Amino acid sequence: MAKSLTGQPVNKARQRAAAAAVNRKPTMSDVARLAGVGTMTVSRVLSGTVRVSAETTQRVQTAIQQLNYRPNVLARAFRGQRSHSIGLIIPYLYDPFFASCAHAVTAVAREHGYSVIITTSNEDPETEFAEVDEMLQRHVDGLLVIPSRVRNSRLTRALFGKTPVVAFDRPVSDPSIDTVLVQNAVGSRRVVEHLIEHGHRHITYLALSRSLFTINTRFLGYRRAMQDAGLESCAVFDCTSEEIVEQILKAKMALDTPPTAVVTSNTLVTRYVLGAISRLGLRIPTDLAFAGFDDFDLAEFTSPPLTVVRQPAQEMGRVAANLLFDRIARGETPHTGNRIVLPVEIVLRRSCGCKHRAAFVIH
Amino acid sequence: MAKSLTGQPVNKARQRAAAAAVNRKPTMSDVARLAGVGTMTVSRVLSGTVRVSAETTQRVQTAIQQLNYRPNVLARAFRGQRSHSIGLIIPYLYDPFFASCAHAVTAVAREHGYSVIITTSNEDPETEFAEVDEMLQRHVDGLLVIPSRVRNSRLTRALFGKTPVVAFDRPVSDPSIDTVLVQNAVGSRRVVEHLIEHGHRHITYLALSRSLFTINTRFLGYRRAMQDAGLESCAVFDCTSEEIVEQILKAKMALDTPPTAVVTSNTLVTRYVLGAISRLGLRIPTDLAFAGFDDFDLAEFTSPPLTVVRQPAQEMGRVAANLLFDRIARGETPHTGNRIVLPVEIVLRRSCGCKHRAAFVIH
DNA sequence: CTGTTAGCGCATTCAG
DNA sequence: CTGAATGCGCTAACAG
Repeated sequence: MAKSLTGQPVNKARQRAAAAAVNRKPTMSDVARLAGVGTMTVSRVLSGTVRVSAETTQRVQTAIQQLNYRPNVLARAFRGQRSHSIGLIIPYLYDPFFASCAHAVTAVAREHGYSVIITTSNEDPETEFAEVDEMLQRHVDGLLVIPSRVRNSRLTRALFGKTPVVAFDRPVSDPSIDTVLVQNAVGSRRVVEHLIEHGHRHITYLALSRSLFTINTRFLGYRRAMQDAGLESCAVFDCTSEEIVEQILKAKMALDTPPTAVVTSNTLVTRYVLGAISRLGLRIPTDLAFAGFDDFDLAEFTSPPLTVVRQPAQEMGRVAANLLFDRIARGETPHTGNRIVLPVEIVLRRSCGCKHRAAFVIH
Repeated sequence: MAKSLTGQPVNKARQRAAAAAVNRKPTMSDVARLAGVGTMTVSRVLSGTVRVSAETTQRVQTAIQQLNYRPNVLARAFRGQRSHSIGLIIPYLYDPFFASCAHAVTAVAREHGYSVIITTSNEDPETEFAEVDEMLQRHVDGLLVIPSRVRNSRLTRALFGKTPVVAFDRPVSDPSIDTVLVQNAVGSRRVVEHLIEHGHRHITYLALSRSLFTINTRFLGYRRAMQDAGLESCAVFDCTSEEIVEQILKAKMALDTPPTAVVTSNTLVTRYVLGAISRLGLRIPTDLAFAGFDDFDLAEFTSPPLTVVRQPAQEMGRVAANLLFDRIARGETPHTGNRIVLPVEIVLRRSCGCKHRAAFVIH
């Protein structure tokens, strides 16, 4: 170690004090020294948890301003306090629906003075687990997650310890975890009922993997509507490409009683279906009526404009984030979590057979 | 402080050691004790920077496995090492283009074992500045940003200190900062040239704020194409709503020499224009040909399918992120930054007047 | 090759 | 109401 001429170890703190104005970011003890108080007093002024005399408070505030002091977030977090960050795990960021949720989350987080660490799971439980672990390592104060598949899910209270967690868009098996969902079944059922009112009897449900909660729940809504009307369900899952959908549709249309309407599970499948329909030379809604789940920016400008179930993406992100911050503030981990279900809207455009010039919304 | 019966301060470390198996996460000294070595040896085994004897290494590894020890990220970051996190600042997350960039960034970050803190600037320089500051406070190892307006920008090397920064999609005024862009002017010029080849003489450019780099650069490309063809430019900025666009278009169409084609600056304006055109009862491409900037998922299924300039969103995010990690690894801050420009493609569909059944791409 | 010491900036003891 | 000491988990610098 460096020694002074007297043989004493050099006082590092003093060295730093000398260099303070030059380079280093001001620390709490810089402030304390300038204000002529102890570091604890500064700490107390900052946190405001304990009373400090008005005069002292003033001196400290001035010193803080003068040095442009900002507490070191990392030191705080390290010390075991709040990290003032939350984690957000979603399947994909390039999906506008998930991205909208994420947007709302970052907005709410900012209101609370929080940063958001975002990562994607790609619908893979292993990746999801690894990312949760990573976030926990980083001591996030809370976790927001759109769980991937329910099967094989490793998302349980035990994993999270006492870190608050809110699942949204899709639930987790652990009932102690708060959940925010939308009316998947209801939305699906309503739009199918609407198709039935248009006189359709053969309605096909085209979907992605049934192992996704939303996809399956929407299917149940579809089936329910069909059953209630005394109609036969016909669902096809794993519509994972335009080619596949084209083949399916081609086969279906060649049947004795071909479908007169199709309903999709989400925007991706909508895209495949539109492509397939166009390639097969079918016209909407005359040859085949159409309704989709999940509205998107240009659904109004497709040919024809699409009837869809609209989900409140940003609203869901906002509600989930607020719920999380509530948990963080209260510091409690409830035995049974909340389960909030947000309403959806049916946006009637023309693909279902409606003649409205403009969109018509059912709440 | 708690005293033992002998009046000695209780050895906290020993207390912890006793409780270790019960509750607490294992620390480096737990590992060290179990392996019968000093903490530094453990540290060295972990970092791998200094040679440690094979045998000792083995013992340490075993202890690590046994305790399921994972180094404390926060302590590391606090200690002044890497935080293994980068910051990403984009205007909006609900915009699919920006979200796609963000997706690619998170993917690259994961490959490097990094977390990403994402936040939105809402195109506001003040928010942007505040968020940069916040990230710097959090000691991110690097920063990726889509700068908001160039005017009033407070993004300079001085602000960032020695933290590497890469700007993408839009440049910053400071030339020492690395930048990744796409061929905005070229893309715009090409697509306008294409319209001119279709015989159009009166082509209007409809755009958002000119103070956005991309919007203005695309305008320059448009103007260049028009000038080269000896045609007169006609651009309208601040097309911020469907109503405004409708009025503008209505007025233009009533002129002696109405436009026969329009070009938009980005997808948002495309949306407004499609709405306005539809409300005015105009048909594309017969009454008015159309070309847009920025491709989107369902551009193929609008009526008619849209001709657009396609930007490599994910590619841009990937390139920018890789560049950043390169800087982080080398630890150097160059005097003059890189400036990478990525190529765009022209996707010819039918709104421009082409008759292709499927999309045709020009590179 | 390995261990010891010290300190990053803060907040929780405890003692005035 | 205020201050001093202490340690969070880790690693740079030094000493063996």
